[in-house]
Amino acid sequence: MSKGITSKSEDYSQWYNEIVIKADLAEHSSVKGCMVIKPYGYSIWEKMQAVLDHKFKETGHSNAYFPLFIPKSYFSKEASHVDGFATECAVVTHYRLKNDGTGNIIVDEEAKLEEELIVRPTSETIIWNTYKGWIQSYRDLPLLINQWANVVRWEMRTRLFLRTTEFLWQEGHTAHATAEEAIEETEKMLDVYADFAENWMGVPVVKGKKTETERFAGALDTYCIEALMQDGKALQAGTSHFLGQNFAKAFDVKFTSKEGKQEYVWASSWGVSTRLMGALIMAHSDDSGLVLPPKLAPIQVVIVPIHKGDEELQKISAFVDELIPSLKGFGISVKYDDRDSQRPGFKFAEYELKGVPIRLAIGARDMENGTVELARRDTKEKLTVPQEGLAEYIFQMLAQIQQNIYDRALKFRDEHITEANSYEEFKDLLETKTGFIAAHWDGTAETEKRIKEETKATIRCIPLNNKLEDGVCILTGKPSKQRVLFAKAY
RNA sequence: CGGGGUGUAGCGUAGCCCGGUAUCGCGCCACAUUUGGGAUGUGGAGGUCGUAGGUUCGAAUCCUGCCACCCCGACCA
Repeated sequence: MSKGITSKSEDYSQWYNEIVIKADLAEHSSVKGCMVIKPYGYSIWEKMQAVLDHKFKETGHSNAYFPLFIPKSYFSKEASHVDGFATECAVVTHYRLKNDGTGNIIVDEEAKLEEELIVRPTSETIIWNTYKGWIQSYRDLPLLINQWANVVRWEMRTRLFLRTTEFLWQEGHTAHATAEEAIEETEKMLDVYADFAENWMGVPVVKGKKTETERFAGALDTYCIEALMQDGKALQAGTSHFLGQNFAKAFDVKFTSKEGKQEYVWASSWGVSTRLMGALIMAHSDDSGLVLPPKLAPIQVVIVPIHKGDEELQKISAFVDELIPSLKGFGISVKYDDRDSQRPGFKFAEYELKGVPIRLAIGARDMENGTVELARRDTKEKLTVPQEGLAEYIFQMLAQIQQNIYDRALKFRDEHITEANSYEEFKDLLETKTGFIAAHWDGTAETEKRIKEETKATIRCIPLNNKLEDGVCILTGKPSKQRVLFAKAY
């Protein structure tokens, strides 16, 4: 491993890539566009999953699992849905290989599938096809299902965690008797995502609705949480869709209401993916590497002994052996790195790169003084702290770090929401300041498209609970009732 | 998928223009000395030069196809 990483001010995307690789989160696989999530990176994803899964269950959802393959015909039943995904689908056409006689393995043309199978880019179709058999009466509703799965979208260009051909996610698919209930569900899950992003990942988000152009293929409304990265670009961190009766109609899912009438079911779907890993990395990290919020850090505290000779090490280890259980008593995950093969300075740099929130260094000097050296990853401060009451001190410090990371990101985000009142100002802000730009828009897809073509900025969302104010569209000068958030996005 | 760039040991590289089987650093292994911010010394291992062809007595080097990655576009969670 070479020393140091490219600074983010020098080359942001290289900085990002180097953190992913050098912090041992993931690497490129030999399959185009697909990555290997390495154990350290996967353990962060597992923590995310655990928290989200708990939240889903708390809000009444159950997990299930649906097939990876979707018959092509299902896929095309909802017209706008197929339009949205048709250009990025992996298609299975055969089910067998054979030896061509010269030692090469080739596709057996005789084993052609009668109907091609699509590798799911999302599961609305197979799930609604299944729901048809599950829902007959209003008593079967609401149906609140989540699935943890991999999906495939054949993207032109990929980036580690942010956009890979195959990615991991969860997708919730719910069925309701009324539109109101389905909308309530859609909004509730958006709140779950926002709560997770802010209180666990330490990433402030704007909750909003997508414009028609940016809406999910097949949805009546797409809600989203938008986060801001340190380079001033926005990242869509999660989406929650109100699907109306589109899929129920496409798959003929009806129920008998209390009044005995046949009605189509109302639907929502919502998802977050391993892209959250990208958001986590880009929101907090610095030129020394990853900075992890304590609540999602696989290792919250690392202890590095500093010693001359075995005798000193034994004394330190004896202290650490007592410290570890008391830390664990506070629910703190801790690693004691007493490897003799690396010197302390190396370990310091390594754990900084990996984003471990707190590092303790304990040497002979500390053992004499009854102290430890505590280093915070978020501020890089070093403090000398008494050994007495250390576990509780660390417990509180972790909470402080969690808060500080969030506050810092929030300050950055808030400083990067700027109002623009003319197209000139808008373009200037995009070039110089970046971030979210709050501007009036005439509500038309044409204007949105032209702004995108001319500036590369898109409407990230129309914030929920947006302040209403009279204004004029920055491009067309037509009247507008509220500002929307524009940004260049990932 | 279009334009540009890159591909040599686990990583980063020199050599390529002017063909003669490969340089250096980090890392790795052994031993010793070390250990409060990425240790030092000595010895050692590790390469079908991305891949498949072609030209040539001979290819990392010249030519062609393919693959992968990076940057910029279009597409997108």
